[in-house]
Amino acid sequence: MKIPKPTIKRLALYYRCLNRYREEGVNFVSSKDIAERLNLKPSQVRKDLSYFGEFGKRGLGYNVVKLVDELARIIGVNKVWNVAIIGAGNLGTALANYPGLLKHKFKVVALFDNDREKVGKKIAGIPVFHVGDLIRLTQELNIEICVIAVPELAAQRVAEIAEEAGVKGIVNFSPVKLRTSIPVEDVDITLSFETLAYNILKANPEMLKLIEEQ
Amino acid sequence: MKIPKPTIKRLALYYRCLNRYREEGVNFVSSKDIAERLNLKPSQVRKDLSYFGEFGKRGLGYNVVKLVDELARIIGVNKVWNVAIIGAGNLGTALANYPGLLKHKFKVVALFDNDREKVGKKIAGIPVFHVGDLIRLTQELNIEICVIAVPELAAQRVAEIAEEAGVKGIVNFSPVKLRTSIPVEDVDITLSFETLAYNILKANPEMLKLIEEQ
DNA sequence: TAGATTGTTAATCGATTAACAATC
DNA sequence: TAGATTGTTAATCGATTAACAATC
Repeated sequence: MKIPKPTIKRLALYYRCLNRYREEGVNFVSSKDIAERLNLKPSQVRKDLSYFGEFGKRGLGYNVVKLVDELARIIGVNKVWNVAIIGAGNLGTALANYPGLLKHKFKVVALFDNDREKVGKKIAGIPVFHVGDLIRLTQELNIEICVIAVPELAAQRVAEIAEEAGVKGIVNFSPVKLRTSIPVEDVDITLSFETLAYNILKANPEMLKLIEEQ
Repeated sequence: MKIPKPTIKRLALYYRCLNRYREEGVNFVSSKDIAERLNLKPSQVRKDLSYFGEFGKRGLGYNVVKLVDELARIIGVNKVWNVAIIGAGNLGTALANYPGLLKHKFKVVALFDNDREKVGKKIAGIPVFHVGDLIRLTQELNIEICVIAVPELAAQRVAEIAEEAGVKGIVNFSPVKLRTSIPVEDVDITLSFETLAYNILKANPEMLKLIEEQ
């Protein structure tokens, strides 16, 4: 069956939302409850879940613990993923320090850089290796996901090395459209600022005049 | 006229793509050229642009310099935006150090934190203030955009202060759905990792078995 | 003029939502 | 049983794309 791409993103939102219900000690939730918290329609919640099975009980709703488990299995976060960050600059360092990743089962096991100064040091307790060792260490450390946090110009090259090394997927922070045959998820921070700028101008048409004068 | 949301994201992509053409010294490009670079359909490029005007010449294509200017104006990046980062932790620090922001006309003019240890110091040359001064400094420094880089629990509260201070829009790095009346752009890094995990499992069904054994 | 490419229409495709029978 | 809520169908809505007349 064809699953809409937006459904996948929402699945991860449901997972978080249900986890919170679990923490609150709630046993059953309805699609209406979930929808309210996430600002969606109940029918969308039910439809999204229905792509993967029948998890609810009519008249009752969904068993929170059971649905959390099912969602973890569907998304693939019922296992720990080994992650390597390529590029130990500001962004790479911030990600290595970010506790949210491990909390969500993404374990940063290595950093890579081409700066010999950084190689051999540790960042947030994680060793920094030379990019030249990526292929060897991917096997040794069982690296499954690579984060690309290198400058634009190096991004495609690094992606190719990662793919050759046998990495299963890439989270790409560079503004480049990567050409690979493995799954890539793009995080484009500047794009978000630009979209916001557009939306601000749309919401504040009077600003346009001021800009012309600037 | 109703403009599709995906069109806005693509507008920022066109802007970058056209800038590159300009750097390469290209004078005219066709919708086919742009589409090829961005992996889109030419008719989509033309349709997207047509929401905002008639920028091309039949038989010739688009004048690169002219279209770059038009796109900058439409997106709103023909002016410098003053940005404040709230939360001077790892993420806030990484963003303050990120040169891509200024390059795209987003100027970080202040950091805010509630840790008195950090207040008064500078990060990447940018002063750190106490969150309590946000309202006052928003006026003084003409802060237009706030970046929310604080822990989940503080996010909604900070958003409300920012809105009260008169900020025009928010880039939200917390995993919380903010309730505001000003535009918000969400950047959810963990969500990207989870989406990638799902796509990796879909591309590698044999991994599912291994996980069950884990 | 002939070839190329636009801007726009209409068709298609994909995602969301309302409605409701099934059933707890 | 009566009330609640699911899972699913069909209708609606929104976005993409092919096609083509207009025109450089």
